[in-house]
Amino acid sequence: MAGRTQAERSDETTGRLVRAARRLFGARGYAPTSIDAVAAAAGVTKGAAYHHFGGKVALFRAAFVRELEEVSAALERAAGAEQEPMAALRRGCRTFLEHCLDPGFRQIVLLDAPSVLSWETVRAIEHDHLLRVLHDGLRVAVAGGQAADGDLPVRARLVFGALCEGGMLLARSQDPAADLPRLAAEADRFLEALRR
Amino acid sequence: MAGRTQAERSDETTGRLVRAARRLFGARGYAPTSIDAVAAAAGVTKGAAYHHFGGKVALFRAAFVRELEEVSAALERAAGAEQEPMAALRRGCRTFLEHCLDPGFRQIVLLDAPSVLSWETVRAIEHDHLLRVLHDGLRVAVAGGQAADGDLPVRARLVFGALCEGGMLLARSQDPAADLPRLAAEADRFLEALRR
DNA sequence: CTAGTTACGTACTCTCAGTATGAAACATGG
DNA sequence: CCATGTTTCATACTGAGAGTACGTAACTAG
Repeated sequence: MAGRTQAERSDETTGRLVRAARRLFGARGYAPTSIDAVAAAAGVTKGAAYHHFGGKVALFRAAFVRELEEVSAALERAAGAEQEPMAALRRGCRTFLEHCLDPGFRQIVLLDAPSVLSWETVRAIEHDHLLRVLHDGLRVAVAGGQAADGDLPVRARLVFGALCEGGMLLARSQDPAADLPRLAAEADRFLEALRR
Repeated sequence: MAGRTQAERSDETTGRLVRAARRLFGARGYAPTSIDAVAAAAGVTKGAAYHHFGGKVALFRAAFVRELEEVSAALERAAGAEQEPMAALRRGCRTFLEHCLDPGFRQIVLLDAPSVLSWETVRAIEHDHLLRVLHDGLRVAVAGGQAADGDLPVRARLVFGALCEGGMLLARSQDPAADLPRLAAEADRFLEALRR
């Protein structure tokens, strides 16, 4: 393990810590997961965690950001596969609902984040990732004349709120594969409301 | 303080505890509020709290239920003042958004509850109060032929999710009185989507 | 009036977040 | 290559707070 640069050491350790944080915070939730447990799962001690992160909240925040980066990438990929703006929106919504089947994502992003981080913080981070994708999709639809004009940031936020609840419902279903289309149908109904 | 029955003593103490819990949990949030602080604010000690409630979570749950009872009553009152089913729905949504201006409600119900209690628990309690009102409103609208048929429990949940996000947005606004109509307009647009 | 139950208060334990403090591993000027 | 920072961690400690054990006072039942 000798001969590595400081940046390499840091990246290695922070990477391991964030990965472990996502696993443990995602599996057991924020409160019952000790920072020692995360450090141990990462193969280091608490000292390393407190050196690289300000505290437990900062470590959680890093895991949260990582979750959002992943889902945003998946959304952009899915929406990019459609040409029609409204079809892209529907596809993106469906992809988000599917992503909610991941228990870690639900626990970190949908359940714990608003409580652990302030709502302002969550909103800001979500805006930079998830909401930006949704907002862009809406803007394209409006520009193309396929959706009615209005307060797009607010509209994106409302759609997002509905999708989060839908994701939790889907995850709770005993047969998600069967319920996804039904849920997507109700969600599409709301998207249809935006047609001019 | 002598000569009271046991039931009176219990009711007095639990009432004071739940009121104090709503105040402190609502103002500072769940995690940074110690159970000793709640007990002190209620004029008792930790022993009383642990005697009447299973623990900190159970005390929070009682405060959460109380919040939901209040908002549900407000919703039923508001919706009951309208004859038209769709108008009652719009009125109820607007009332809910206004209720979100209460910081304690936001902190307890919208931010902390999903993290502190399990989602199953939150959903069950919300179903017995808030969601029941919304669901009934939707059912009346469908029965009257004013709204399209569909999966009403799911639809109610989606609307509820959108309203929660809207409530947080409204609270964050520096001029809620001015933003409420704009927000309600976007919310109404989604309700319009349900028209057959 | 006495035995039993309920409603607390007090004093403890134990976990865990956060804080030194020091020792390695690197970096940098000579 | 050496000496002196600087960064990266590990280890030992502190404090706060959730939960528990136990004792005592207030009610209840016979």
